[in-house]
Amino acid sequence: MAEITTLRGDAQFLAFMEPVARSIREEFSCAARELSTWPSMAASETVRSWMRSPEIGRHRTWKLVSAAALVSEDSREHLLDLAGRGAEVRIAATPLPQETIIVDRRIAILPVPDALGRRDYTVTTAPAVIGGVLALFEAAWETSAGLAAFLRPDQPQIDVEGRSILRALGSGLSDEAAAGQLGMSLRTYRRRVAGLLDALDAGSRFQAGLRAGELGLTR
Amino acid sequence: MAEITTLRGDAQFLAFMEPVARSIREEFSCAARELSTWPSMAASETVRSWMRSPEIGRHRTWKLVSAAALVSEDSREHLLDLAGRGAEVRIAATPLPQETIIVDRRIAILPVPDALGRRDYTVTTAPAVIGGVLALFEAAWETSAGLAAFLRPDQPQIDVEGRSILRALGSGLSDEAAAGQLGMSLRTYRRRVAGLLDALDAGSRFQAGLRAGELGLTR
DNA sequence: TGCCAGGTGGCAGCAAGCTGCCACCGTTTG
DNA sequence: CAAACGGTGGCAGCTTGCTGCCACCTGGCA
Repeated sequence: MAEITTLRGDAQFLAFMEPVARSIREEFSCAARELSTWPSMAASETVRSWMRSPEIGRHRTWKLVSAAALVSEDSREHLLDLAGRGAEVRIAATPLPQETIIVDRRIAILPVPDALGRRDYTVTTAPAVIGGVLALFEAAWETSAGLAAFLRPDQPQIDVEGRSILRALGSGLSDEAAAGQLGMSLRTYRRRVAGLLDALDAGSRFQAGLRAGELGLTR
Repeated sequence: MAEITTLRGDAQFLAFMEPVARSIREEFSCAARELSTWPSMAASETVRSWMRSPEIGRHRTWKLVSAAALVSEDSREHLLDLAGRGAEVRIAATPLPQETIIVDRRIAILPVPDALGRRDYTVTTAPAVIGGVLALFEAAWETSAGLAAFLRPDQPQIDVEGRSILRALGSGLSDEAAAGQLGMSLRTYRRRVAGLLDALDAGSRFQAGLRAGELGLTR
């Protein structure tokens, strides 16, 4: 195979990927914004079925997704299912605008950002590209939180609004200024803060700041 | 240019890079284990001279290096020099085994991992590859610390007593309880806290908690 | 001895944060 | 339709935190 080729549309991708998915020997690394950005449900189902195959246990699977992927119940279940069957799942602190798939440190598959309507995929086997992508993948991986830390029931469940409030707190604004900036009343803002302190099991705002920082909730 | 090409050895790389370095318009992103892993001093000097050129101010420069790069005095100076002239420098938490250079989101240059003795370079302009590498670069970037946080000499301005106060704050005690426990009056305790907020450049106790956590001052 | 500098603690007044109470509003439920 | 419910915002009263002011103590110095 040439060092770099382009697959046009999902059909070609699925046709290409099918034997590749079955030939994974060592490791499968995947970074994605959400779990399924597949345009068609059929493609989505096909990919998920590979993921569900028992063979997944034979190799190591590294799945790095943005926190956005945890919003949908469906996605959470799928991730937990993957994790339950041995895959390593971590949640990146940043949005990860583009997907990245690396198989056995041999093949990298990268969807072309948009193309609006149909998606193309760039496939490369150039060792330098694989190495560079992997180095950055690992750097992002190392600084990401485990799935468990996000979903453990005794772990603070903090939604998007909670995070924006934590960010407001972290910016050093007064309550009044923060409430105004977030478009809510002072009373509601403080209700939220009280709820967050409670969720973080913090007895003071200082302690809450400490905890929030540890949990990476202010980014 | 083809979407992917390989440059053999440093000479080819330098010849290729020279016009590219001068044509940077918007942004120059670079991830590296150390500052100069150039095999020859000559190559190292050439690259540094580009970096030193006044033109660097015309575009944004993002430099992400491992902590290992801070070991040598020489490297520290070079990084500080870069930062002083407008480049953004951050320190990654992980080793970043392979270098990555991206110019204007158009061209990615990736050294081939080893080849022992002479280095080859893979150059690609495939948008998907650039996008994927950039997405991961940005994820690693966002979770990395600024150069200042690593090198600022005025950081350990906080003495042993300051730390014990930060620990008291972090334990969630009220001011009154903390002051009692530390054997000082409420007034003095609050004076100390105010001083710490000032030293941490924090506008609120929450923000101070965040900062103190980042700097590991509460352990 | 007197003076000064620097740190401490009390006090007071103000600002900021916390929370119970209640009224209001849109949605859901019977 | 009415009742119940959950979320919001205003208000009030309280607690906590913040800081200027001043008195006090200690150590250094002339």
